[in-house]
Amino acid sequence: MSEYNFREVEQKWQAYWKENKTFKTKERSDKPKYYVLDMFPYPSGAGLHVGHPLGYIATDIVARYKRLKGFNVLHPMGFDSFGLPAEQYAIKTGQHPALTTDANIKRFKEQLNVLGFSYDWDKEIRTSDPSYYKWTQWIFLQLFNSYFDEEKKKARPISELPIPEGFTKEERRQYIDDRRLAYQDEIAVNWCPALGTVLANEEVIGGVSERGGFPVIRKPMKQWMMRITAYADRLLDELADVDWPESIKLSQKNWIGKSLGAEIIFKTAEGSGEIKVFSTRPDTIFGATYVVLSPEHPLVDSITTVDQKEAIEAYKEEAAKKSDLERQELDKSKTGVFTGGYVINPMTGEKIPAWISDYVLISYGTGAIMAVPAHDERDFEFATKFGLPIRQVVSEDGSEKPNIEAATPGHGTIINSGDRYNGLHSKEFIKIVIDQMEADGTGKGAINYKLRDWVFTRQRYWGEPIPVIHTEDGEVKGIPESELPLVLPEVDSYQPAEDGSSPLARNEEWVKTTDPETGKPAMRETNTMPQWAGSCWYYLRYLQPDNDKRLGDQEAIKYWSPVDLYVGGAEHAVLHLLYARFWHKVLFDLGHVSHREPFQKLVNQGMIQGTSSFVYRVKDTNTFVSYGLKGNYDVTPIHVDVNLVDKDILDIEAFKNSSPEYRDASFELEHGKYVCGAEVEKMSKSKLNVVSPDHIVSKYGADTMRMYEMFLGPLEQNKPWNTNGIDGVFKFIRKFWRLFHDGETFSISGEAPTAAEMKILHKTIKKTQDDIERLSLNTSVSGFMITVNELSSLKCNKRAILEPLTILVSPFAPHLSEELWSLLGHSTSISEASMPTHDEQYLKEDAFEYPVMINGKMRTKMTFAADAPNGDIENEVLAAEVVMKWTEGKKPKKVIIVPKKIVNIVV
RNA sequence: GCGGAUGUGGCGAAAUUGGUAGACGCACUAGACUUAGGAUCUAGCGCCGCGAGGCAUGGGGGUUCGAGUCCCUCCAUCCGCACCA
Repeated sequence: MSEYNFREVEQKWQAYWKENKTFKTKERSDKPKYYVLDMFPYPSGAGLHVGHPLGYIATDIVARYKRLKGFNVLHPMGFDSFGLPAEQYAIKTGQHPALTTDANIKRFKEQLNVLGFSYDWDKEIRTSDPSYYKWTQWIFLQLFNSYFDEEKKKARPISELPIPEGFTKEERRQYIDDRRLAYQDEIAVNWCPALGTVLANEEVIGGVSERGGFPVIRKPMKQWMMRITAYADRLLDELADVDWPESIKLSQKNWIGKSLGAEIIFKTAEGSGEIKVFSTRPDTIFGATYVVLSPEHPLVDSITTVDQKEAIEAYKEEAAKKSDLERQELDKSKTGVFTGGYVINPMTGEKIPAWISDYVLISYGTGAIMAVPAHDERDFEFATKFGLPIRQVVSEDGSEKPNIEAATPGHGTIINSGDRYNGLHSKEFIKIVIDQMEADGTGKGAINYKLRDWVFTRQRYWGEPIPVIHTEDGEVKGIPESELPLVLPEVDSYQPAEDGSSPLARNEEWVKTTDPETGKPAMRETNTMPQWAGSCWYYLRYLQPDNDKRLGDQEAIKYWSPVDLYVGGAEHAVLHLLYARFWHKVLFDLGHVSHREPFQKLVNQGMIQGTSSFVYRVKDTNTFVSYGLKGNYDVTPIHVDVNLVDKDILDIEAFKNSSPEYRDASFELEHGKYVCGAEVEKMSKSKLNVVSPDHIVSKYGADTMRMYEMFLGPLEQNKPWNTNGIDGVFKFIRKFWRLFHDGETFSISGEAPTAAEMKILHKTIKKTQDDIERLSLNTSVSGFMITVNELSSLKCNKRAILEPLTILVSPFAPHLSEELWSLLGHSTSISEASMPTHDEQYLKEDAFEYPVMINGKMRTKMTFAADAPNGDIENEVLAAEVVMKWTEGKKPKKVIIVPKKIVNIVV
């Protein structure tokens, strides 16, 4: 071949790898292990776009590199195959989600294989496969059958839970159920009517659903919950043990939202009840001039007086109707209603009014606050609006403001807080006031978290059935392990019922069962698990996907854990990555895994954005005007498929044929062409800007695609997709091929390399290794280009240079490298070769330039020969000679080359 | 509002510890070889200037012999979180 034929070569080697199971992971090995993992994809109907492979290419390079470095590498791939889109498609078409999911996976795998990834497909997993979700259900039962030991700070089997004496059977059961890590609770959940399901807090973003952006309302429902709050401290503290991006750690810290403060009791004025509030500033309690309850607070009804009842009821109703989005609108002013009731400030003994307002959230703290308008902006706004008293109790500069115009939340000297406390510093007073309240029984130090327990049920079909039964007398039991997996039943429709019950309830025969312990009739749970369940632990299943006895052997888990490198998107910061850590810690406590954290090093690959193209339709017409002319009309920009656009010029005929709507459209052109507008946006089907890798691969080959995606920029960075530079990478591939060829024939010389050639090689070895180790894969590709340019200009075709170079390039361009490797006369895959090591002696520069200091004063820079002193006082003569010019004939007494490349010469 | 990230030629970007800023690639210009080339090779390519030289890493200031890199401050863009008591 005179030219590199990537089509032929890539097919050949992909077939070879498949046939020989080249990348099969060895279960047992004396080699050190390396576990490199991608966040597995949800197999959507749209197939892969060019953004998907970015992280996959990076991990594949690392996996191939680590193999060459002598590691036993686990590099698996699988599919997060339960999920909403397949179900919504099923609702629309009546087709079973399993069918569409299978078809999508098939397409994904084809697309992945074309890129030449070195996966061990024998370890593939699918979360919707019963042999997989058997163990998801098994983990659920572990959580169900465990409680959190507050003293030991760890999960323990529920059978070891100490139970107080003297309980009735019913009380005893209640006591146990209240402590399970997976438990049921009637709570106000995030209900999304459009999706027909509840959502976890983490799935609600700014009051709308993460998927689809539909409004979410609060609705009380009985739900399965996961007691993730028990692990709040460990999830927070143990972040210190992992090598993760600071931004992700911070997101998790903020989400957990630990704050230190006090819980303070305000007794109602008539003495019948008490309202607990949480405050991070108990030192301002003397400034608490009223309290505010959330409209949903359970004490609202009892504290409300008869004449305020009507107003309170109206406000409560209004609040209940609002969606979270409406409640969170910030620019609106505060609203609220006086309950008519009063409470007693425990420190001042004053009678202060109790209000309700929706700016107090039932879901945070105790659902009630003490308002200190002088030192809290929200309270200040509320107090000003409703004419409530404002009392300054902390002074930052020691003086008291006569007219308070704004809240000052800072620390300073305590004032207006009684003779006993005035003059103290507010920070010091926090401790004192907590001690005082503890002594009085009116409050205590408290820690509060933003983190809520995880709402674990979804009213959906396409998810894991929850393996519990409800008995006739209201008891909830896990099903016996021997009955797992509890297989998802067939149903006549995938539509959730309007009352919020799951589609599983439609199969009444399946729902009816018997309690295996008593033989009495029982009902199955009809809700399913959220999509996160399967992805919470999949990294463990790759170790032994076929093990039907256990989740995985202890030995295998111990050998492979933790995941050494985990690459995926940052969008999972508080979803998958938090849930997975939580489950992992529970499994750790129960002795099923050997490490506290699942993922040692995490890297977030950036998003590859799409460049959307727009056409401009004149309002109420079917006329489209070119980009430069749109200013003259009132136009609506419309997304146009980027595949109909080449360098901003629209293919008008193709556009007309793309939809009947456009068939008769007319166009106003510039210079005979229709110019489209462009904008960088997230790549998505709806924006018509999706570029599939298939097209690139067929034009340039997989190796070029792989290297080009890396060459595009730093892995972590977001970047828009373009193919502007792809020719440069394609040229590299062909140039590299030509180094091995003399015209048509493969031609390699056995001649010994020159020093210059050796230098080029060893520089490349060092650079490649350093770059891959720190995941700077873009500079690594650049390094190869430099090397090939240099060797081309030397016309170097020597085996001693090209053979190690082929190994270096192989993680990036595996197909090309395999072909060259076999042409070089090797009969096994290049992946079984060893990474060459560099030799320092070839890396020395011929000359180097150091700044020179004379008598401690910086003068200039000087060039030294490569063998010039690089340590202490040796080789004075050489350095002295150089220095003579600068010291005007004076002879230097001492030449010192200090670290940091500064030469100091004392004359 | 709070927090984080980023800011370098016409473009994507390098610069690993404070030490020749712009490697490498794209685009562009000129040339060579070609019947031809979307192939290949050679040279040029930050800005100002004929030149010597001067100016340049978002703006301003500082530390240092020396700053893209460290510190302060302002600006812009992107991404999180957002009435969290």
